Amino acid sequence: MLDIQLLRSDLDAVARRLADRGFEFPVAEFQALEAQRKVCQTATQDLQSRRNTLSKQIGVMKGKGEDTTAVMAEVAGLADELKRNEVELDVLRAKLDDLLLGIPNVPHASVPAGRSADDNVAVRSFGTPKAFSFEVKDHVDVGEGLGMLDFATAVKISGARFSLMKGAVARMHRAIAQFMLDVHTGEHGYTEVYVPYLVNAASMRGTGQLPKFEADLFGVPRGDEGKLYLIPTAEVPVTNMVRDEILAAESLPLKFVCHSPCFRSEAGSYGKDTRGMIRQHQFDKVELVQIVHPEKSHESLEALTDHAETILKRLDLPYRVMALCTGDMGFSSAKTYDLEVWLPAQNAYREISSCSNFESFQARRMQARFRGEKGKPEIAHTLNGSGLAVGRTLVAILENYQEADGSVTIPAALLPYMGGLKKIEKA
RNA sequence: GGAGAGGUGGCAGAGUGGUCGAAUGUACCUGACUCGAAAUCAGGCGUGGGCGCAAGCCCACCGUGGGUUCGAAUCCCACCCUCUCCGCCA
Repeated sequence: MLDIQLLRSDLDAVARRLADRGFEFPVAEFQALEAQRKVCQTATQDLQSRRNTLSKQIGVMKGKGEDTTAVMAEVAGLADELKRNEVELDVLRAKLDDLLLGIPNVPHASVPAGRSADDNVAVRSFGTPKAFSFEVKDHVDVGEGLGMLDFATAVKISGARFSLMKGAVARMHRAIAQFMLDVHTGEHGYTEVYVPYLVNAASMRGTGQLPKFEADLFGVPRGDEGKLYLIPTAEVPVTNMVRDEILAAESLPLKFVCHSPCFRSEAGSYGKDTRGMIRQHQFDKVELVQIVHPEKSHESLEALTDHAETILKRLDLPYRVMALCTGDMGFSSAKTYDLEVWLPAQNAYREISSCSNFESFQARRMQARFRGEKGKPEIAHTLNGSGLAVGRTLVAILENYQEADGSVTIPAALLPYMGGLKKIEKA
């Protein structure tokens, strides 16, 4: 959510910057609502003030045993108008709120302008795609060839967009997550957290999934109230840890790492990546989350991105870093780097991590604050990034480490987690 | 799932219809005393919002949402949450 003070004082500039990301700010609608709100709120508060004064007066008079019928009649005369104003104000506030919650974040000045993914800018890259002396198979053929990836059975159990792993591949999937957690907790200073996978609507609103993207979520009904949602990323529960909190300035930055499954309903709707485990309704991810002082958030984004990159480097997987352009960034983000890993079977780089600085956008929605130098609560900044998507990391390893005989060499960094196994071969 | 108790400021804890946004204690901040500290004394100390150049004035908030009333922390209804006991369960 944007700062409404900023919208009041500098609407044109905000609208211009949002236009860069392809969002048309409903300027006239906002100004009309805001003008009505101002009149209505002032009138309502005046009436409330008058009622309060008279009611207090009644109390005092009754204490003295005086006759209060005249004053009571006067205040009773306010009731209708007051009620009407209060109702109208509620309606106006709800409309303004809806409008505000639907407005995306303003891109940071350093974000390249552009309309689509084609305009994203490659910032740097690591490693060079390996030359294979045989025809490379994609991860589906590799995994099924080993007898350790079984999509047919997953379809039987659940449907499309789910996967089933067995044996050494399932173990490597677990090893990948363990490895990532160990690096981030041991070397990058993150605190490991375990969180609920079902969250309430307030949490989804806090990080920006609701109200606009309900269709992308799996909802779990629970009687008439309190519907819960399966998390689409650990970002939601982890960031919401600080919702409605006022943190001590000294406690910042907070750095959390969380391994969790992620559930996305949108993943089935595109008709692309229908093969394999690139795009699934359920996948595992190790997520990095930081809550930081506003002045530090952009340097924190660089650090967080580097933390995610470290994993790819250790696994010796070629990748590149893309600065997303204004038109390709997510709703809540002020600046995003995507990490793209090399997939030889696709002969392309594919997203494996997305690292974003949300600045105050999420924190304002969820009232995540810290007590600043002046002693007043200030809105914190939030960031997160995949460090990394576990399923896609597995895909990248199966493809990049495949051998001519159909086996897969285990990356050196994962060997301590594989119980002595050095190579995955058909059972 | 059943029975009972309870949700008030950072914490503890009063308040059961009227100058209550809330006593008191404690923690914290400032000042005085002190060589310094402790103790003591004085003052300050919630959050969100509106109007205003400002000083400041005003509104809302006592788990959440409704209701009764001129007036609600206080009365009524629903819900949520916490604790204790029983059952069940990993």
